[in-house]
Amino acid sequence: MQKKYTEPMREELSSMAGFFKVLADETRLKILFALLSGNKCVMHISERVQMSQSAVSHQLAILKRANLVKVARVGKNQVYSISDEHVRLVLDMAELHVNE
Amino acid sequence: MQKKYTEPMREELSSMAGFFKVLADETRLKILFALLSGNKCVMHISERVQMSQSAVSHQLAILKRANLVKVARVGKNQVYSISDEHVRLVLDMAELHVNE
DNA sequence: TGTTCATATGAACAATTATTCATAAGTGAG
DNA sequence: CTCACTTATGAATAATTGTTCATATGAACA
Repeated sequence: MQKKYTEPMREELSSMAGFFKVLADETRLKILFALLSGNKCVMHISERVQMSQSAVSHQLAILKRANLVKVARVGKNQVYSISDEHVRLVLDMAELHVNE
Repeated sequence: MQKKYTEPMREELSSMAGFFKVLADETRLKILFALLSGNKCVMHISERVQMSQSAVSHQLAILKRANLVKVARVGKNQVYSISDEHVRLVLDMAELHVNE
């Protein structure tokens, strides 16, 4: 039972490339892994990944636009979290791949 | 039974980002989908994805370095093919993701 | 060997993008 | 309202990268 591979439409290809682009950055991966071990505010993430608050905020905006993370305000803080289980799957798979 | 998420080492993170970087380009995705429907030589791929021979060759080199495709000479032609089933899985997953 | 076909490669250019710096915006406490 | 704290944002810069053009490499065959 062989799956038939129909070519994705141009727009779908563009979305797929965009999806991978978001994951193709070390800082964003670090942020995602940090969030996999629990929800965190920006400052907390910033310390964890050892990057400036501004850099982290910029990257969080990108992750949010891509629906990989979501955010909720708690008091003064914006608490970020992984948006769904899908993200875990993709990262697991990539981790497997790079370890042969 | 919750999986524990240990943070990947710096080198592993770099590999993961690299892996996603390779997939983060429309031309390379087109090439991969073209190859999913059968092995092809460079010229053939070039027609299929509507890009110059040179551009395709450059991108094939990148895909090969990343072990996403492999190549075998057949007469005058270099015939490229998807290197393993893993690639299909990743593309399937990304396609699912972008279609919500 | 010389010619042709198929592919690879190097340099150059344009476009994209991650980080930094400075500063704005929003919230809660007093 | 004002201050302190947290986060977001815009501009600028540096670095990365995809394509094109020109050319090199390499195989097959007369």
